[in-house]
Amino acid sequence: MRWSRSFIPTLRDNPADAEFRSHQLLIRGGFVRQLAAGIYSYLPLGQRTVLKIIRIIRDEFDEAGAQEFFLPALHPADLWQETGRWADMGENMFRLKDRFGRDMCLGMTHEEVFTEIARKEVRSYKDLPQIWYQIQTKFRDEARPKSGLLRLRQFIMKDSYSFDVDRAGLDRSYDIHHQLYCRIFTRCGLKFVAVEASSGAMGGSQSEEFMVRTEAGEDFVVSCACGYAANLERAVSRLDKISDEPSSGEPRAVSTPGQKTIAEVADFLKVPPTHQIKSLVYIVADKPCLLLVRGDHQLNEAKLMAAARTVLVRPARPEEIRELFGADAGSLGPVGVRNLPILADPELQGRSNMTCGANKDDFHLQGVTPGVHFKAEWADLRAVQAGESCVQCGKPLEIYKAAEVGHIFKLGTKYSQSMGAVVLDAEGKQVPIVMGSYGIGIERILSSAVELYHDDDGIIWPASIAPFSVIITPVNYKDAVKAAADRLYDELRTAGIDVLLDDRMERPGVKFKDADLIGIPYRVVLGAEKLSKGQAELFNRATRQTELIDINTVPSVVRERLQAGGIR
RNA sequence: CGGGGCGUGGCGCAGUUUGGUAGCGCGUACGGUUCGGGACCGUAAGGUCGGAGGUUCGAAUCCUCUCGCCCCGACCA
Repeated sequence: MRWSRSFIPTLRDNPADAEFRSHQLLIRGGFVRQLAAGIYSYLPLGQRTVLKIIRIIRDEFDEAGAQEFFLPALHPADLWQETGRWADMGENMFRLKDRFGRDMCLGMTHEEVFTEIARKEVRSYKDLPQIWYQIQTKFRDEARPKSGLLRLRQFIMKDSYSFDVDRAGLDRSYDIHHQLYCRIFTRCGLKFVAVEASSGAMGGSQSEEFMVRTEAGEDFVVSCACGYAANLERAVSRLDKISDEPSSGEPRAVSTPGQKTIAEVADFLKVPPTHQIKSLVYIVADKPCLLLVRGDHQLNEAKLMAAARTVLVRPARPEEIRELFGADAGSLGPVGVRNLPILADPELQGRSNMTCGANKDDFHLQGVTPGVHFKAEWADLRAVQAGESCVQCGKPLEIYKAAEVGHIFKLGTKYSQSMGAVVLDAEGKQVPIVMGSYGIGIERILSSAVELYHDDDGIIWPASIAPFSVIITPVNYKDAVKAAADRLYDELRTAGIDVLLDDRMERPGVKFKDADLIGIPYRVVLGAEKLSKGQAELFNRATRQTELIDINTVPSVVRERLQAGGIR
């Protein structure tokens, strides 16, 4: 492309409402423009980058024998009603009615539609396994779109689905995807880690997320030098045993006027938070439930969802708590509770002589021993905290922010069962298809690459997803320099290299600044003086190193560099 | 949904407290001088001040309502 004829609207100033570097640079560099909250237009430069990413994904999926589909974005409600997700998706689903008043929605994901095809067309185990994928626009009415292109309401997703006759087949399809994802993210130049994840409302047994470490992300990864890595929603750790004074007899009530928080009670009764029981009331699938964690621990709602096998959880409202316990939050405890289930974190198991609320305002109980003074069902509920010991090696755990660029799930038969997608197996028995579901967020690759690779001057694209591989910058686009630039431009294009020729009548400084901003990996600078000696400058955007090379060798050197970086 | 911030030429901002009919920088167009890291001089175009209603002789400015965007939280297959 010739810059003079391209639409690359770069900006000198950062847009006022962009906070993260990726967001600022993608707008300043003329890659994207915002249309509405969480909805962006991809300008030519952005689109080129998106297409590069998509090409890598297609390349890998096709190579692995997966087949590309293109499914509707507009779905009839009844399909989603079959799996119950019409209700489960709640506010996050864009819903509309057609002219006849029929309920429709915009697809957030495509398990239902793909399963619909499978149940109609796939009859026999001989038709399996299948891996079907598509690259398509998804819609989610996020409560709060944010972080530029990291959390969108309309976004492009590669979603794929595996169909197998049994669990072993699913395991294989899942492993194929795991490998594919590693190859794809590596080819996109990302530094990433695969972590254990919680499957949330998707259902299913096992899932892993592919995470890129960045402050712009919204997930937390718990990781250890030994290789252990998990989403905070799923992570576990090892804690030191706490020795308790043996408790004698029944719990005793003590007056704690106005002492509500763990910290206040710790101060007032001289009982450290580790020796207190934190009592929380949640409404789980419309039923109240008492949740217990150690005083210094935090409840993780994703773990609660996993334990309760429902996504329908919320904290109880103050009036609900009052009605259930006859006391307010801050004076609650498990002792004597009969009217609702109690779920307790295992860190309370085996403890004794603890302190908790008395279910009477301004009173607490001391000398409480879990398992003796109350019975509970045990379930991991607490969030791991940085510095706790790794379960694998005992070293301290680190917690950092990350963006989820991909997620793979073993779904099992949740969808095939509810939708009646069955095949005959080798024994002639009807069995539900065993499914997997796998997603990659295209814009998330785009923005996390920028988060990962930029400097004060702009973006530093990994060559594999850069909108152009090379930019030719003639210092002055005239006379011999112009002729040389034009010739080089033709040569590079002929060599099949994506090249941008900055043929604008701009001062050199402007061209350099713009080239830095849009992040083209290699820049060939042509100036009259060097050219008269038959030389060109090859500038590496990432290292900022310039080398003088014979102008005639530019195409071969550039091609060599790109190939060394894994391009083409 | 709760809390906070912001909407003024294409972009970044001032002006709002104390009402008097809109300004700066960048960008854009034209002319000229420049030309290896966002040049300089001159000229010019471009804004119903997010929208509606109200108060007032007069509203970017005060009041009411409303729409939008950003941030924190809630939420997030």
